[in-house]
Amino acid sequence: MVQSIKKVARSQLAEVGANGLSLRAVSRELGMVSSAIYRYFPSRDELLTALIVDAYDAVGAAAERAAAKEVVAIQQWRAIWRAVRIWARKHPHEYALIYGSPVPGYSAPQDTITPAGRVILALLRTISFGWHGGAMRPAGKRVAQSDALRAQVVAAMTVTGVELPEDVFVRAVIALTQLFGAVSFELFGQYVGSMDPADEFFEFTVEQMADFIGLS
Amino acid sequence: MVQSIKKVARSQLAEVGANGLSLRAVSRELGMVSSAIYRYFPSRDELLTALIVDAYDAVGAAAERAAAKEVVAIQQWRAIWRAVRIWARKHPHEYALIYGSPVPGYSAPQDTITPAGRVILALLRTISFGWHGGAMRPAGKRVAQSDALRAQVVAAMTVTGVELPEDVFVRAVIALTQLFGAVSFELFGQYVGSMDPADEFFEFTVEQMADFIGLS
DNA sequence: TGTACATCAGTGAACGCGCGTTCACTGATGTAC
DNA sequence: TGTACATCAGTGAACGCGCGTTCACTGATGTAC
Repeated sequence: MVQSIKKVARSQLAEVGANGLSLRAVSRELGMVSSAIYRYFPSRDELLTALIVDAYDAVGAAAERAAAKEVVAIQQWRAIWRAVRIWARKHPHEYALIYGSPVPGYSAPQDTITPAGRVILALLRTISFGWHGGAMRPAGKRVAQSDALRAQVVAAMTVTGVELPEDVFVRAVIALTQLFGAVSFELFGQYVGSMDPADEFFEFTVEQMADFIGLS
Repeated sequence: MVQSIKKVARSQLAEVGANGLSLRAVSRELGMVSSAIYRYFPSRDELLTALIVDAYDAVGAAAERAAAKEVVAIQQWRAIWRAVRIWARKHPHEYALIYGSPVPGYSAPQDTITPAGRVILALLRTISFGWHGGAMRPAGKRVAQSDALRAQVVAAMTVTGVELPEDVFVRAVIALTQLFGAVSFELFGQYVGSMDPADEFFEFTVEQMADFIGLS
């Protein structure tokens, strides 16, 4: 039943967006009376949270599965980039829910943090695997990092358990930003009139960003 | 009066987001009766469109002004990146309106296309200026571009009136994606717990991406 | 200078709508003795 | 095997709310003669 509610809610999401998600509409779709939902979700926000956690888990799992199929770092890299894009194109509204503008009046609870990290961790692990496996060469311009940035990097490496040279780690975060930036631009219509459809552009980006972090 | 309405609407935006923007609330704030708004905007969507156009124009103008103050390509580059980020941080909800998830049920009319291009054009012009002024060296991995991608690039160059080698142009689009990806991630809270505050990370990105496209 | 008229910003009531959430309830199913 | 009771999924009415948009209107201001 919880599953059915979430399923209907997801299809609602596709039609009216996160803000338009309504418990009444969901229950109507299920042929129930609106108050019946409250037996399963204590409030609209709880339902939203469940959908967010599911979405993070889904894209995270997709990335992990894609990487697990490959044994070479550069292939894992490509697999993850593609898996994220494919998942996002298949579930654009769930993608928007987690990587789009925040839902006003809703603030994500702690439960979303771990699932949110899965896809990030997948890419970081692949880069770490590439680095320690000798698949990476020094790349990028040497730019002095401020103490503040280095502290953030060290803290982030501790949290994720990933060990990389500091500048490589920062470039990895830049790459992650590029991945989601490109997918968001594609899905949110910013490439319309230029790089749309974005398939070729995306593939080109995957290669260029691999080169950017020194992976080959 | 149109200005007052837009001003109040912008502050509404900050409180409840684009979906929550309500003509009744705006008119209430102005001490008018709700129907009075209709003398100035024929519908809620028209008001939204006006806000979107204004936002694109504002960030575009900020980028243009920033670039105009500099005479060297790399300085123009830095100025544009910083100007976009500063504008976005000062107007997070207007930024979300134009670069966040699309408002469901609203489709942007043609009038938004030209203003949307301003900031893009500013960065492309700076890169073009750098290229033709000899400030750029070959950079990035040579990756074969498919015919489809090359056709898109040629079309985009025609539309924008910018002339660059094809691979440089594609890297410019990647850089633009990075710029908005980084700002979105910062504003939408994706860096919380790692690169937040993002000042140092952003500055590092500006330099790395300049190197990425070969600008120095 | 004074009158008649047009313009137009804003009013107020009403339309039909959907929302989240609460609350006392029904009635079927399962469990214990 | 039969009865008494507890559990629990779902009901239906109601709360108070806000929304976009329409419509006939008032009353002040400006304009023309």
